[in-house]
Amino acid sequence: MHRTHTCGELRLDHTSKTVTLSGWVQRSRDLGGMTFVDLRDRYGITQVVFNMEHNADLCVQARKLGREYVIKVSGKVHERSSKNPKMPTGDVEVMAEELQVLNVSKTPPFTIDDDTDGGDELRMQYRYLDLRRSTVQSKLILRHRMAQATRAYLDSQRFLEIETPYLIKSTPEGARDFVVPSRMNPGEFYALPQSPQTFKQLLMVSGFDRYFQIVRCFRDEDLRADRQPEFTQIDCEMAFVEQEDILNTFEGLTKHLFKEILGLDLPDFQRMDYATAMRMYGSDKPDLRFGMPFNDLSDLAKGSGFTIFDQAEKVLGICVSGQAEMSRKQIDATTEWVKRPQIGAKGLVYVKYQEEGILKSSVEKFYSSDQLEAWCKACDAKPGDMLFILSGNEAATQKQLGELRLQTGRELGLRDPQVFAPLWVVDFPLMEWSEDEQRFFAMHHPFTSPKPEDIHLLEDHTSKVRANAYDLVINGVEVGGGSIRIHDRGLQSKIFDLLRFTREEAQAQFGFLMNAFEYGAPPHGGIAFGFDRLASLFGGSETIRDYIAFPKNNSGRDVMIDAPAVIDEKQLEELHIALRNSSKK
RNA sequence: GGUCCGGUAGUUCAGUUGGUUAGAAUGCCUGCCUGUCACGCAGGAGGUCGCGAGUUCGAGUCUCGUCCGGACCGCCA
Repeated sequence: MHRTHTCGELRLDHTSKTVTLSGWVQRSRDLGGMTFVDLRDRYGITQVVFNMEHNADLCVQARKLGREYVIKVSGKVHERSSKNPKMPTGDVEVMAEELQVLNVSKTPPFTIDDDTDGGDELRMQYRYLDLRRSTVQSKLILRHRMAQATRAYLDSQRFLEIETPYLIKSTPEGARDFVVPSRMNPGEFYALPQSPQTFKQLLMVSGFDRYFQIVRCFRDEDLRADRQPEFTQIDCEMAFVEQEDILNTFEGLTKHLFKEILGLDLPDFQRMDYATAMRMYGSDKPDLRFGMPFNDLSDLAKGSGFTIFDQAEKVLGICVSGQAEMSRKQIDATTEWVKRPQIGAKGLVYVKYQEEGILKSSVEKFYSSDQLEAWCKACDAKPGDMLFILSGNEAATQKQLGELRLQTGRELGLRDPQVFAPLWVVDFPLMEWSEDEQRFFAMHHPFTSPKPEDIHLLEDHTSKVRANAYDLVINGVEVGGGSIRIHDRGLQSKIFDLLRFTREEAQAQFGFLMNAFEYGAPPHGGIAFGFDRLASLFGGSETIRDYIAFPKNNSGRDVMIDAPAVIDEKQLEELHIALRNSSKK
């Protein structure tokens, strides 16, 4: 008989039915006269009973079952005499009448359980066993549901899912490319796409009007907990739209996902321009689950003889609510934290606004009580609050204080993964100056449209030009970003000029796109969501690895299949490739 | 390219100031046990302390190098 039920579905209603279950032996408990086997499949766990009185041969067989054996059991569903309220199937059990061992198993190197005893390294090496755990399975199931909900929503909005090629051409802008040698074209290489950017724009030129794709992208850059060399985007593009249309459409998608997957009705998303985000939170992806905005104390703090502040470009403070009683030890620890090389602050100034209105500060030698009180007022501090103040170069201070704000928020439990604070960050700068290369770089990509009202600034105030570019930020995580594209060839040429692309370089790299734009390109724009990040955000995790079935480790390796690996001489020869001396073997 | 943390039994970890035969829990094996569900009880096996050098009478412990894993900065949307 084939499997009739899953291990997650039997209830009291099934009592006295004869059923067949298949699955893995989670655990067995041999009590001598009887043996209990917990049988597991992806749907749950059901207890199977073998009894010496009932069927001695079968019970003897059952005693030999090891963990992770694959078995098929038939028998009648019984109400349990002692129920287990901790499991969904805990009211019933299957009294075994037939047992078939479909496969044996070695003892696994770690316990297949919600709270496994395996470390990350071992789990990744035996990922197929790790993926048997329901906690990991549920993350991939969440991802599946999100993908289905995304397709359903975008289809309902007339978007078409169209595939674009993976073997494309390398471009020097942006991230490093993974490259693939071409056997048939000696000395030439494909590149794997960092995103289908140019192809989706060409689809707009072709008139598809609304495109999407849940698509793998590749970037040969160092990894993080939330960054993998291959990752998945929900990639979208629309024609005949302006920024407002895109924000509304994809705010709609995001709300739909929250509703469908988490059952949450989110209010309309906040919007904030890039300059405000940087000024108030020191980040282009502020976590708005909590406040603690920056306050500019430069004018109040400078000119009183405290050299560090006097010489600083900016003096910025945050008010930490109710933390005036922080101990010396805690303040010292916080100071050490901001002085770590990763943060890079030189020191930390604090002001305690104590309950009685008394002000205590690490710089009280230099400032009067009235001055310190003025700082508190500027920071909107109440008695019982604590000010943390950093100073120095504006950009560096913003970054450092931004990190301190996040860390403080984390320590105070203000970053609850069940709370969601979505935010559109808009009006990004079009270009950034690179000191190293002494030229401008596109902040988003070179096809991003400047804001029409800023176009007159392009020549002389290039860094002041704002772009029609936007990011969707949720809880300090950049989950998506996009822009309105340039569809005018003249403007595109001008941008390439500013990016120091020669006409020849532009033609060689993006000629196909430039040419296409000469045949009636509609106005268009789009967005791409980091699907792995979105899934991990929904799952309440800061790492995306468990939302990917087979992720790479910190060094970009797949430790299970041991990739990347050397290839043999014959393959190299076929590919017309000679290795340099420095490489392995 | 850089900073920090970790590597001891199959696994998760402890291991004091450098000092006798490196421990615990769990898993595994054997036996007993008829209502367990983290079953219980009794017994047993299981170690190149990541690797290499150095300091020392003596190194799991200290130093240097190296490999592996993780977090982060740079890098990257």
